[in-house]
Amino acid sequence: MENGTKSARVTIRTVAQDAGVSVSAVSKVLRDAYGVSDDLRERVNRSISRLGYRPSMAARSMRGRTHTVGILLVEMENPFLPVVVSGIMDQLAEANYKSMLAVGRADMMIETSLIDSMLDFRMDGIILVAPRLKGALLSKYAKQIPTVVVGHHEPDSTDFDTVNGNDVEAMRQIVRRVHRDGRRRIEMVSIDRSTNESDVSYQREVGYTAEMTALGLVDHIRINRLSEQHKRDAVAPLVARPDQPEAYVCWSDLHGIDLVSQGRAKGWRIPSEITVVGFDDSPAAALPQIDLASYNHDGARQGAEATRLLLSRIEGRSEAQHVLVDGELIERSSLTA
Amino acid sequence: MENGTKSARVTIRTVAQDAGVSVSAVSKVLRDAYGVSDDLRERVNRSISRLGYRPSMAARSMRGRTHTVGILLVEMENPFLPVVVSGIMDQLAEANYKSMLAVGRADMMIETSLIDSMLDFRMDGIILVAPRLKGALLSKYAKQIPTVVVGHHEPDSTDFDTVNGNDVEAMRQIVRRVHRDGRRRIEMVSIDRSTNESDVSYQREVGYTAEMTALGLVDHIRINRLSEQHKRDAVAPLVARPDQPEAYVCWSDLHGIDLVSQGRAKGWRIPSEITVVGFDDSPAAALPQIDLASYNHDGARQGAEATRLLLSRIEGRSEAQHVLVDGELIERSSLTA
DNA sequence: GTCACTTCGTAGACCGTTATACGTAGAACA
DNA sequence: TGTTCTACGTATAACGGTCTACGAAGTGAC
Repeated sequence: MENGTKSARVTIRTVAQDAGVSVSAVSKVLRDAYGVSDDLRERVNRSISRLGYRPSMAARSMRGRTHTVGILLVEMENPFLPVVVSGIMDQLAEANYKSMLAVGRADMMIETSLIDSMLDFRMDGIILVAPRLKGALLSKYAKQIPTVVVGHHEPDSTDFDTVNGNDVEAMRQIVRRVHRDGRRRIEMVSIDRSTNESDVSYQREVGYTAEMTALGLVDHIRINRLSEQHKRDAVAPLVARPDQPEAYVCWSDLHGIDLVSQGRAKGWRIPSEITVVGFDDSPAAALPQIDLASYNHDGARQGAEATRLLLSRIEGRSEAQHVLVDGELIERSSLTA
Repeated sequence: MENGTKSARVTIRTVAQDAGVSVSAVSKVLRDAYGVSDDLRERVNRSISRLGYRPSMAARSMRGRTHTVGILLVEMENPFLPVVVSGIMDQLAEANYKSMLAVGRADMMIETSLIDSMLDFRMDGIILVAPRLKGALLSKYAKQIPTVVVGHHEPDSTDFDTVNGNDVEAMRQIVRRVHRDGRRRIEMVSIDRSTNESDVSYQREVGYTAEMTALGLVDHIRINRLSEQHKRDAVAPLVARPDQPEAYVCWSDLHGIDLVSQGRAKGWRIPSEITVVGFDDSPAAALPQIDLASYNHDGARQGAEATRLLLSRIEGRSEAQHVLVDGELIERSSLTA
């Protein structure tokens, strides 16, 4: 506006001119590369702050690093995810990295296109949280960009790292705890998608079955797989059943909360006749009227671990690592009188 | 690795060579610019899909558009936000645009750095959802990049567009509805941050005060501004009060839910003695045990409107527009017996 | 058959960085 | 004094696209 020269944008050239040095000199200072005198460095830095210069990511990413990592979330509704994200962001901030988020809306096509998009933007690495994509496809991407996957079990993958809660052990612990109160007819509430081995719900089913078996309750094993659609009504068939078990252990608070909520409304005596345990310890589970016991998986910790792994991978590590994070069962009145 | 030629990456040049045309021709096809024959277009497209070519955003963003817009969310915990985001994403998908999300964690420094980051990545435009930043700073950014702000009232801004619920009118409607049941001692629950005129909570306070005044209830006006920190306990002082009003109208479900929840636990007779109304119609409000009447602000619609505005701004519009989206009061048992 | 006007395709500058290769001056060494 | 190092800066070719000119070919009017 005020000057008749070329453009308004402050580029590396503007800085060079202002400091009376070459463009390469400025670039060297920016990257603190070899061969810069203290005098020159200071002169350039002064110009940079005077002009308020910021290097363009676009130009930069055509050659070097963006210092930004992409985070792909399966969806936004699950309250577990914000916790993971803040764990990631805290850790990234420490390493002076930025993040760029994308939401896959539980759709494989969308996920694919978003990962492509992150490749296009030359992210330095990506963290995929509970992706719907299968292992083969994930491997394909992982070969192109440092990748860490959270909430998705793939312990044999050699191309990317994984971070998960210890789902099998957690569910065994829950079943054991419920059984300690003398309950035997313990049923699980899962989801129809859980035929997929990588899914956390599948792993939780494994834990349930294993512990029921260990306790000699094989005959009572029953897994109710609810539809993922129309979430609020999904538990209706369970609530309507004439015969009820002594306990429901749920793969997620998403169903657990609806179950205690609608169950109580229908007159269930919780916990004296039926106990219910959820998974994820979401905020709504803690409401006095809900008060659903739930397994806290330490999402923040999972996010932090994932970030740690990703950064080390960006620095060159290539052997895959698979981390399981422990959590704890939060007891509430849906379980304890 | 396996070929001795230059690089592995498929670039626009590879495509051009494969299709036997010039680089510019390919570029034209990509941008579907003027002056391309059907024959040429098809030839190029065939090469593109055969080679699996994807244009590099980095290179692209140095001159043209990225076809990506940045979305800045104030935080991730508020359940109103996912709704807005999906409204935005639906609309963007239609226009063949992508989005990149960032979470400001309710911190002005972080917001600033994230917006800078979006500028660095050459987003075509940005949508700021309930930003903490003040008008002057927003204007500064809006001069550099097409900007639409959601959930932040700044009706006089000439630099950016705004989309909001009709907060004043909504709250007047709520107060009117509560008063229709004969209640006079109607108090508002707001937040300590609401001294800021742009904040939705401030606008809701304005609506409350206006309607109370119009109804001749000036003497009963009382606004309880709770701390934003320690959310769950924030309502404790209200719950503990010996004297209770006949109704609480809340700036948000965040406090409304805790209020009915803890109030009921303490023995409040809702709605016979006290009625409570929330704002945002979040999922937890619909739980049977909560059943909090709440104002649904149509977040998806707000997101869609914001996107519409942003796209038209990207296309060159420069006069600011300020949209108010209407909603409706969802009656539930915290209000209606 | 000439002229003006479209339509199609191409050359090549340009965007803002990084990184390699090179030039130069002064110091150290013989 | 000449030679070899070393330290510091600079010139310049990438990077992978976009976009403005511009030239060539085709079309229709007179």
